[in-house]
Amino acid sequence: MIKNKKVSLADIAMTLGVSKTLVSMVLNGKGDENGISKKTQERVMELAESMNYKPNQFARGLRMGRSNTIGLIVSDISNPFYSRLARSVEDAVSESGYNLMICSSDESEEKEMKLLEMLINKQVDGIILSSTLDSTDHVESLQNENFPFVLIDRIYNDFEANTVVVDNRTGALEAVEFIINNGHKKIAALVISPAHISTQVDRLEGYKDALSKHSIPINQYYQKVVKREDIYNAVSQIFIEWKSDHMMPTAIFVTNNQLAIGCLEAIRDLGLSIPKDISIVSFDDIDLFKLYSPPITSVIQPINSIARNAVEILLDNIKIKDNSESLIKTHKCLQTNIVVRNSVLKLA
Amino acid sequence: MIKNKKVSLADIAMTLGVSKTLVSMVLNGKGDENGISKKTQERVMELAESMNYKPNQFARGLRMGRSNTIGLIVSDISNPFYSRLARSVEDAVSESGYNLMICSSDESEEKEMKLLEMLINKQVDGIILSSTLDSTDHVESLQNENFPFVLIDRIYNDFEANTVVVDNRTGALEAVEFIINNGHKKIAALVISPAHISTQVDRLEGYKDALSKHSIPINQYYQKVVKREDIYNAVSQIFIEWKSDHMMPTAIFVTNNQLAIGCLEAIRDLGLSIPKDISIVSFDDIDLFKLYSPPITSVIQPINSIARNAVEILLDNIKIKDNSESLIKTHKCLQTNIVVRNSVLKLA
DNA sequence: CTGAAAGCGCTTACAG
DNA sequence: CTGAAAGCGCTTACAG
Repeated sequence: MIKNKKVSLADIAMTLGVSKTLVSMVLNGKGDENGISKKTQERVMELAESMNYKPNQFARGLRMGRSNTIGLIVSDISNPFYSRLARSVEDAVSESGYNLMICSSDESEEKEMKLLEMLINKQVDGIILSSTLDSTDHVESLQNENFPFVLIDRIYNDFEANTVVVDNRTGALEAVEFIINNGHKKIAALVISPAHISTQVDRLEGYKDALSKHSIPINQYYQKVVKREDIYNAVSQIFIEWKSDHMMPTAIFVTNNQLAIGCLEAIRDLGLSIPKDISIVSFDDIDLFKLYSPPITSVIQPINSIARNAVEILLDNIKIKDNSESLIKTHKCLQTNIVVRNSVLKLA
Repeated sequence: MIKNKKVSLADIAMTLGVSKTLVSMVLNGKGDENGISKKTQERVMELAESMNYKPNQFARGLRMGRSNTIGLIVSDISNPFYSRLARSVEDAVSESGYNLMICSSDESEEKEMKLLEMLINKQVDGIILSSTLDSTDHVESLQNENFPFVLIDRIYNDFEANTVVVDNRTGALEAVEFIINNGHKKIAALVISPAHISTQVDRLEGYKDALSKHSIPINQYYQKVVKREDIYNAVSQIFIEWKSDHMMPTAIFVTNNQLAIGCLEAIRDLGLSIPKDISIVSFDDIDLFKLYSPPITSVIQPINSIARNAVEILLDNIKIKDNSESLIKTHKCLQTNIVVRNSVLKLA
């Protein structure tokens, strides 16, 4: 079934006594428009099939300047959010006959730049990017080159591009409002570094929105950035600080699943009980939250929808570029949902 | 930084007034061996740099018949075991200047065959495969074509190929022995479908080994295959059956992390308590186990080492093939470790 | 209805 | 020390 015999267009043309041109046309479905007789078309198709002909992708790519491959860059494919996202992207692109190249940037600006170069060098037809960069130089280059790409998950306020995101601010607002509606006033927010990333910024804004809306004073002391390299220890320190200051919040909002995991560990190890001693709600839903004791209330992102939208927009852009029309920009903002479980205490 | 200007060898040769041959040689580090003067070499290098020359991969691939890309097929990249494996593979191949194409087969034989064809068609230089297939036809084809590949995680007893696996049988034996040493006699084993997969077979063997070793009768009734499509319900049914038969085991051994998740849910929803009502140990360690109440004892696989070994063997094979020597076969079997937590009750 | 030819951008004998 | 030329396998004007 898997043959490697390298049969080429020329082989087919030769055996059939026709030209490569004809074979190429037929195999690319351009038989009719070029008026190749049905009979000839059939003969070509059949032989190609029986010889198990597979066009050489390099030759094709070289000639046509396209690879039928798209690139996806995320910070870490082993983060469950991104692995599920990648899976959805994989499914979506493959339905359209594209292949996918998945890369992890590790939140390293240098690595992301390298990856971007590599993908362009590999001549991918487009890129889906969840960027770790603060500056927009790299995406501006892409834009200038008229290279099709869409930004997902993380975007730039001051830069116009194709984007598919979730309404992080509203999602966060709803989450914190849920906490407030349970009677809490001392609510802390933990974000993960690098703090410039739009998801973190927006979720923190949403947190502040909620407090403002309910006339709760916003306190810097309750907003902490946690270094992603050492979440557990950083979070533990924060709790210890709060405790020794006698300023322990009654609830915390965490903006990312890894952060949540670190918090759950730290809270447990400090002998604190959820939600009795401290309430918690997290952004991103993972298996763990459903099964934790108590189950953790969280904000769930429509991962599949993010992926599908991004792919759709990207493929549209690729098509547009092929017709050498100029690229348009599409923005898609999806809503999150809050899954209420048992990690928030109802205060009197 | 990212230029798309498509500068070619010819451009460099032209501006420098030398031949493409020379430029190509220099850029491929063959300047010295072809006796190109240091001076010329420098001029070429500098210009290439300043023009930001990037060789066209299609042209290169077409000419040389290699892509510098390797393929990885796993059942599902969103399964944490595989996403971590993929991440390690990505790191390992990129250190050697290779790119990676990750694909999910979804345990579908048809899909896996398509993926394999696709990767070969894309002319990847080698494949790392965790196969879902029962038959070995597909890997035999690869072998016959002298196509470099290595089987990981899942292998075939009756088929000789490069393999990197974990000692599933011993890992399972140790896990079950741990249960036995805590005084249990009624121990069940749950495996996931498709049950023909070597990991499942071997882990079940290990389970039986442990029972035999301790002279505990092996009972078919305590060995169940769970359909992966509907784990939660299937597991619930099994527990209900055991209960109504008054045959509830005191401990279960589950052979996969997804299965474990389903079990934890089912056990919780049936109002059973771990480890008081039932003890459990799982194969594969995931974040959840560490944080669950109680923390779940599990068998941990050396994921990074699996990845690194597989990549090393694969790249060796690719090199060997390039020198048109015949491929050798390497087998690597890594040991697992058991992480003891609190999910097994000490019986009197 | 069909074919000869050019050309995509490389690398590699071969020749001097 | 260096270059002209062939060829990898395709697609696409162009010609008839």
